[in-house]
Amino acid sequence: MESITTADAPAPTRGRPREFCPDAALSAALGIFWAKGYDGASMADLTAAMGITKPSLYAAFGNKEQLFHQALDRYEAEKLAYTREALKQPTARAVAEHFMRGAVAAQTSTCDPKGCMGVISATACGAEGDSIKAHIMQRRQSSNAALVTRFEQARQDGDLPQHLDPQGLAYYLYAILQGMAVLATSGATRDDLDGVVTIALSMWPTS
Amino acid sequence: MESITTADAPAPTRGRPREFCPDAALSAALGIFWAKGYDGASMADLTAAMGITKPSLYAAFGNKEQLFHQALDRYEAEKLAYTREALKQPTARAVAEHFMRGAVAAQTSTCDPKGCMGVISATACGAEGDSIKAHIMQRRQSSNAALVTRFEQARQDGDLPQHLDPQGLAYYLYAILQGMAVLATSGATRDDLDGVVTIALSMWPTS
DNA sequence: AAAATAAATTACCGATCGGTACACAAAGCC
DNA sequence: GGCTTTGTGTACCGATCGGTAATTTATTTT
Repeated sequence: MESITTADAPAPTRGRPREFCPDAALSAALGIFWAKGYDGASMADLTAAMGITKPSLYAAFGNKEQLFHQALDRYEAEKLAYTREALKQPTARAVAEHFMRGAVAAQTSTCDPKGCMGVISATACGAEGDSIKAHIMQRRQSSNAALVTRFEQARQDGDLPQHLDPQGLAYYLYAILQGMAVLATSGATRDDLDGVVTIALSMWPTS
Repeated sequence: MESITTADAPAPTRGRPREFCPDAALSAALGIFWAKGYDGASMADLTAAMGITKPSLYAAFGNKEQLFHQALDRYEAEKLAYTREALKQPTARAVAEHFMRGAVAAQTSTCDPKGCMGVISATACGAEGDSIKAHIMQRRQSSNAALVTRFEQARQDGDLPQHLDPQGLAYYLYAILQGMAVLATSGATRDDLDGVVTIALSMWPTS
């Protein structure tokens, strides 16, 4: 089984060289999947945005589903970088604020599709979507686990009330993040979401 | 232009009578759209669940898009009845609690698809989805406006802090509701969402 | 120069999509 | 009994879906 990922290929400079940049093509595919979801993105949409033909796409990325997973990996690596930064913040409140501010910025950026690709893809995948849902749920769970761990530490630090359930708080924060993503997808402005963040922070529990 | 809705037809008892119950068929269609979204629901899925053939469907409901709008109307009338009840609660806190408890019950019911049909449909509609998005956004805005009005009255009642922005609070509550819907769609249990509600209520502002 | 390798292009595959033409069946009106 | 009206079933429409076979083009290796 050949590996197909974009970041291998030591330098097999034999045969005709490809005429497109796989990195740029993958970014273009990410934009389509992000905007339209897995099912909503047709091969015609993808090839048009990537500037390549179908056989080139299949040779470089496997098939539509594998291309999607690679695009999702890139999305998480690039567009969700703020979540890893957020976990390093000194207080639970700062963690939550970094999460929410980062989410608002990512979801309402003027040079990217609105909303969260994970939310769009998890809610909008049909028959073969099991593999995609599994991917997103796994990603969500690992991210959630990290957040729970961070809140548990915060409680030990006296940074959160003892009676507060870290798991519940993590779910609560996640609900706000995903909810803002839904609102962003259906037309909410950046100011609207900033208002949500302000309110949520004003209610954030004090130690 | 003939009206096609299910609730007209005074009694045109001429011609062959139809052999299916439009109400039951519409409920079956609602179940499919709710579970799979607009694009994800194929005509084959719909006719199989409704127990009728395509020509019968087109004669009774117009086309796929019109069928969807009728299903969405029924969804709002039946499954979102708790929202109208919630607005009548005596305090802002009770309003929010009723909203959230009702949403959790509706989104994790064992005899209905998981999640919120509005969220699933708004995030998962492709090309012709503009009409659908418009329908959902309009519904959301009117519902949001009612909630803002209710919170403004609550603030006048001394039921909410004066400094709190009713519009922001409404968006905040909406974000939690839609976020829980996303979580429910991708596997969260009823207990998980109850935890979110508990936390959110524990933070709810006191006058 | 010839062979080998790999990408690009074109044209096509079967399956499924939403939607419909057409013939037939069941009822009321005359 | 027709005749009209309306719903049902079958079989089909063009378009699009994801995916591929076959050929040509470009480059490295011998």
